Amino acid sequence: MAKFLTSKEENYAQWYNDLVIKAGLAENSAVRGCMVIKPYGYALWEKIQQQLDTMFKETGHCNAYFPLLIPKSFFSKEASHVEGFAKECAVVTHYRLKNDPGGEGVIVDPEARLEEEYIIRPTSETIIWNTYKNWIQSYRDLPILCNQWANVMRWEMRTRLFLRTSEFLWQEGHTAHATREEAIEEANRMVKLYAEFAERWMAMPVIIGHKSESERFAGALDTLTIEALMQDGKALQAGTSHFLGQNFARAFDVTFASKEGTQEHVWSTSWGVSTRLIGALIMAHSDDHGLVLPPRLAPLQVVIVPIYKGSEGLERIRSRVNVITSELRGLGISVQFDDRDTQKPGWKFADYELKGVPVRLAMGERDLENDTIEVARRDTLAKETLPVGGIARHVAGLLEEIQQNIYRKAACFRESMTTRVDSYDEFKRLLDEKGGFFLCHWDGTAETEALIKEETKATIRCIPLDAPGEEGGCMVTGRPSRRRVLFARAY
RNA sequence: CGAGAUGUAGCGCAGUUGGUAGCGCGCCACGUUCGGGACGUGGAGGCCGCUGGUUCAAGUCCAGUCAUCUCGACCA
Repeated sequence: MAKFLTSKEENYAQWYNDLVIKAGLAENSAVRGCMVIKPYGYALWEKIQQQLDTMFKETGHCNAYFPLLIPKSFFSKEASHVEGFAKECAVVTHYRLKNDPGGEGVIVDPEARLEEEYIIRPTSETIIWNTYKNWIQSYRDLPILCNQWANVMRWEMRTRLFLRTSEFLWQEGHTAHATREEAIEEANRMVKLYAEFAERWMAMPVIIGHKSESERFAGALDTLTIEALMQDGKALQAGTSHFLGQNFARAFDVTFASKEGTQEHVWSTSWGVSTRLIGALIMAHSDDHGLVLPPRLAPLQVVIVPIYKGSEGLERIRSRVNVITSELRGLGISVQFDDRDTQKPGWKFADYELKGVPVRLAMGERDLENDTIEVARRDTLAKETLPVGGIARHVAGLLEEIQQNIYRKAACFRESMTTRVDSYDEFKRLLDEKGGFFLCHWDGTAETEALIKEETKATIRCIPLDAPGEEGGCMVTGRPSRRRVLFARAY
């Protein structure tokens, strides 16, 4: 028996890492903290991109592209922004290499030093606002609703495949509005769009809420987040949407003439999700057999494995399978007939489970005789043998059922791992013994928040949007609190 | 960036006191197999992370360096 994954209990992080690599999603690269996204992992990213892009366009957004390199001086224009990023940026200082005169290989030409260094974008607010300045003169130019699909780089101290890599792929939306209300509405609209994507497409329940002041994005007046719970009981921030107020407009002097003829600074938002979503998907659903992908995002939804002896045997199966594949494709389902004779059926079964393909069909001699086919679902690993007639429609229904089922499973898990706690001692105890989300009263001060983080490593994940009003006392200080906030240890 | 660990074949690992580079899986060929990661026989595959030092001799000892993992610190 081959060893695929180490046990979850032993080391969840190692299990996750092995799974990412063995399922063919990504691997470590030679570049510090960076990863190579392999074809299967990239196909998954493309599915995510496709759906998000559709949703962005449905809400009136369009795509644009801005430069990778940002002049250093742009970062000094927004004080709190540089505070948040200065420490972790890669900097371009030279523009030329030359042959090493004293030896072999190449060296950086010391004479080719740039007068002003460029920063490899850690995020694009600064260069985009420098550009928007030229696009905006009048209220008639607003709103601007742009999104960029790009890579960014942050020199993170500690990295993990998909969850926190030095370079990662993401989308960043940057919008400009005439009024405060409109910008706030946009920030809310986008965080809700992310939540809808997470729940309906990734089958991953999330909690929408505001970040506390200390967890806010550098330069934002308000940060909205979607928080998901992973199977090891740790939280993962899966997407954010920021209301930036007029901060960047002031920093880059972006004003417009209002209807009334006055000059006003524009109001802005930014929002983004990254390849971290792939990490979220893996940690939310996978089991010890490998990935479990939600059918709506699976690069391959159905695989058909033939079980045969000899090439005539394969051809008999192929002619039967061809009908099924075209029926499935007619229903918009992606399907592949794995007729490789280089791998055995058992090997293929295990491999497609590792890759998380939602439905597997198997057909052999026995099925040809009985006019049946074996249907196996990845989420429950259940198998049944069904008549070939009407199989395409059955599979279509099954894919939908799997989508619902893995959402339900994740939602039940989160439900069971969400605890309301009123005593700090119990909070500390359950954090170690159980983990997960905790709904607690908090006095709203940064000091208490910092103390809790210091003592327990747990942070306020968010102040949930839909938190019902509830009078109570802060679990640490006993001071009054009007609602419970969400705590957890996080990635 | 601090503490600890690791780096040897594609993957997982062993390598004793410094003395010819090993094992399992995978890979290739042939045969038997094929309804849950088959078996037999034969074969290929190594800058022992990299650089320098000690030594007659270094995978092994020493120094540096790079990368990975764990725990911190850091982190929209």
